[in-house]
Amino acid sequence: MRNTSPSSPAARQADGNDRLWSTSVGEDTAFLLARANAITLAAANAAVGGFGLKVRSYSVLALAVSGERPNQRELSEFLRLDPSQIVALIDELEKRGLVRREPDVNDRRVNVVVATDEGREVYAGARAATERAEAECFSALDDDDRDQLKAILRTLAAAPGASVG
Amino acid sequence: MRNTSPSSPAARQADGNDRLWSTSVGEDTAFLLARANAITLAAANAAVGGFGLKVRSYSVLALAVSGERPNQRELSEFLRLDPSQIVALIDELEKRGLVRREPDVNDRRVNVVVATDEGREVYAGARAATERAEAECFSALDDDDRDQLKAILRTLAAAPGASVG
DNA sequence: TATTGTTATACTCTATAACTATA
DNA sequence: TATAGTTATAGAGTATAACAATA
Repeated sequence: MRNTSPSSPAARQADGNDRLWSTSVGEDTAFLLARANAITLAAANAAVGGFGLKVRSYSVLALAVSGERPNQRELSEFLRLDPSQIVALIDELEKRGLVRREPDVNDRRVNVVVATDEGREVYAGARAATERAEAECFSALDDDDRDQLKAILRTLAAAPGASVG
Repeated sequence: MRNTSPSSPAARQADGNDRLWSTSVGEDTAFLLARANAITLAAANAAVGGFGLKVRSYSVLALAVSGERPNQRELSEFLRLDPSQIVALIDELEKRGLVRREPDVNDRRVNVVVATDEGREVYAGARAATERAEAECFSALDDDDRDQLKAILRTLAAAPGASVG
């Protein structure tokens, strides 16, 4: 069934450093999480790079495309990025004509971020690319493991914390 | 038993953005991984910060303490950091007297990194702090889930990829 | 000719505070 | 007085290339 062994051979042979994998660092869940994240992040950045995006700008675009009409404050909280960073990301996307700021009708301080037609097109391509990249990253896992991972991460991700990047 | 539902209520209530959690971004495993990583990384940095360390310098110290006598090239590969960054990390630890560079007897190009007595002491304290922090980060998970997560991450972390940190 | 460690540098990312306009 | 968005800036982190010593 599922691999519950914490030291399956495959897990120690990414590089020639089996010796170091046997240390306390190699047993540390936070270290493994960081490493897995670095790998998937690099793959995702490479995937959306072909569309002139990075993971962060892609995330903003995806939320703009969603139709939920998020404002900048909501984007900041959801992506755990400082409001000033959200400004820069939207500036860039807006300059490329992928999203638009729309003033909120009820509160003139608020900007709602929506996708343009071109933004939707670019997003569709980028989304397909990230899905291919993700499928590759997670190809070592069976469907059951992927569902498990997602469920566990959802629990963890719900905690208060820091930025995504 | 285990929570396999991908949209348990708890997972959507870290902030007030339930609306955005329902989008494709909120369903993306890589996004959840990044978020979980950001949270544990921030907690770990806070934990070792009291010892004048960051996660990266802590990792180098831990490997120096291990007794495996890693050289700089091995540290670079294992931590997936550029050799020049390893230099800076070791410089800092060496200046504080926590580690020592020892020339390899067989190859005079090579430096092996070993911990000093003080390095071992600092490490012991920092390790205890990170373990407390990790326990807190993962407190939402039962033992079974933690083992599962570790096993799955080990499989993922074995893939070729990018940096940690 | 290749490898280890080092230096230098430019670039990106991140964190912070101050400012404006609205409420 | 508080909030949404913006600007500016300094610091940390990252990536790259060139270099000396050694193999």
